[in-house]
Amino acid sequence: MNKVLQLKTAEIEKISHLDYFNIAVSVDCVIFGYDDKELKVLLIKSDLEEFEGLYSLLGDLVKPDEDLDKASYRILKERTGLDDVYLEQVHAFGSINRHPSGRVITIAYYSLLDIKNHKLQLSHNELHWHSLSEIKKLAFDHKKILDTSLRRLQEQVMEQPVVFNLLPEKFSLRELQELYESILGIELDRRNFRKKISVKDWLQDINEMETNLSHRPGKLYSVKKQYQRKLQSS
Amino acid sequence: MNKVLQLKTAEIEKISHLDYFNIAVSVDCVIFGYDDKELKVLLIKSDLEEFEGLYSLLGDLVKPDEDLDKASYRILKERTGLDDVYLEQVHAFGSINRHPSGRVITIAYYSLLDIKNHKLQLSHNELHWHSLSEIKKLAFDHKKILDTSLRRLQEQVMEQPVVFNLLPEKFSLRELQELYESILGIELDRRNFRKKISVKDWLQDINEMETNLSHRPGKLYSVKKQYQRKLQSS
DNA sequence: AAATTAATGTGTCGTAAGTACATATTTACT
DNA sequence: AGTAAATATGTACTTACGACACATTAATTT
Repeated sequence: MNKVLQLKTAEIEKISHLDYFNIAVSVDCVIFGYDDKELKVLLIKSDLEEFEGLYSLLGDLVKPDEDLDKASYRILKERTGLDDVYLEQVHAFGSINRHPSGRVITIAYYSLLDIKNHKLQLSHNELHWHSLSEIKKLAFDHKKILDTSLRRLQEQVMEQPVVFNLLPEKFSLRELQELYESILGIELDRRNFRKKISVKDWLQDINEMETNLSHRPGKLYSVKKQYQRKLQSS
Repeated sequence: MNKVLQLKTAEIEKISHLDYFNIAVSVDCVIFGYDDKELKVLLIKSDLEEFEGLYSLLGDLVKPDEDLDKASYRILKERTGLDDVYLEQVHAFGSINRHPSGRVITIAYYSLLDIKNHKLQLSHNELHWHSLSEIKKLAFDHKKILDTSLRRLQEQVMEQPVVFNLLPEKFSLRELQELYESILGIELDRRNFRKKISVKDWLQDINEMETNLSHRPGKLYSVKKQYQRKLQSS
């Protein structure tokens, strides 16, 4: 049954337009952002008739001469202009009828970025940030992809220093805690949270304070250099 | 950039044999087995010239009308005759040059099965079980796939009741511990291991003892029904 | 039948991590 | 000067983890 895989390039050419190559491969990016104390995701309005009025994740077909991981970076770059962004593969989705126009298998990646910091030109793009809590239905199987990606993010958040990609360079412990709370969907005890973060030793005290607050300002921190922009290995 | 994805079926037909469909999709199964106190993996001799003398994982191209998950079951079925087997998706591998004959993106699954129990007809198939410790090099990027899958298995083993698929229906705690030790590659303390397993509450005491031993026999257990053959959700 | 062999089965103590919880302190604002 | 609203911090309790030793059981040998 491994036959086809074992053909030489010349032979591959002959069959390449037959059955086995009637599958397209796409990459879909679940781009998480954080703003206004809410976790958001970047969506685009679907212009397929089948999904009229629905939003979808940012995706595109993988080009024949393009690594999977490169494809996800390209999509992010094309959509947001950013190329220094955390990206991680989540899962491959390959149900037969997941795409109405034909057989398309998609590899989902998730990505984290600081909405405030990276001012994207979203307006003329039909691209918008949507609060996770408000998303009920998406085009294709994108709701399932989103759910799977969020679950993955939740699993990683206490183990790996990834969430800092969602925050500005300098942040207070309160901001960090609020971020954790919106990702996990639960409230956390302030003292215990600080203890837990402090043993991880991810943060650098930069000797600065919050400003422009109408109450006591907190200290500002940033991630230690070694944990910045941790990209995937794949 | 989403253009192609948004075409209707008729239009897809027109371009389907052009650029975007020159990617094939395969599934590779990392089939773990356990025998003789060693973790093994089922491999087949590669018959590509490029990989002469090397072994590879069991894989095949995904058919256009076949779900990804179904494809992995089919491969397992075709190769081993088994269809009631634990399978879980691990990762998609998609470097440009990972396959010498053309562009093939592969989705890796891992699978667990009890070697002794399922007597496969391996001989006339060029299929063989290989001890993990002896595998240095495999065809394609299959060593990387194997390593990634093993790491995933190691991560899951203490969290999820999966390893029982590697054991016969009835097993002793010693056997279970030896299995954990070969998966994790470390020695475990007997008393602490038993405590840990006992709080998980995965096991059913079946009131039987080991037999045919030249020393004190241990109690036999089996997995509770609710944890048997936990298949993936996708 | 007694002794030997080779394993099973079990509990405690010390340490580390997790959880619940309250008070003094700092800044801006009035 | 007083008030408001947040920050910063420590302790006592409980739960999980790791190291570690001895009595028991069944089969085999003498």
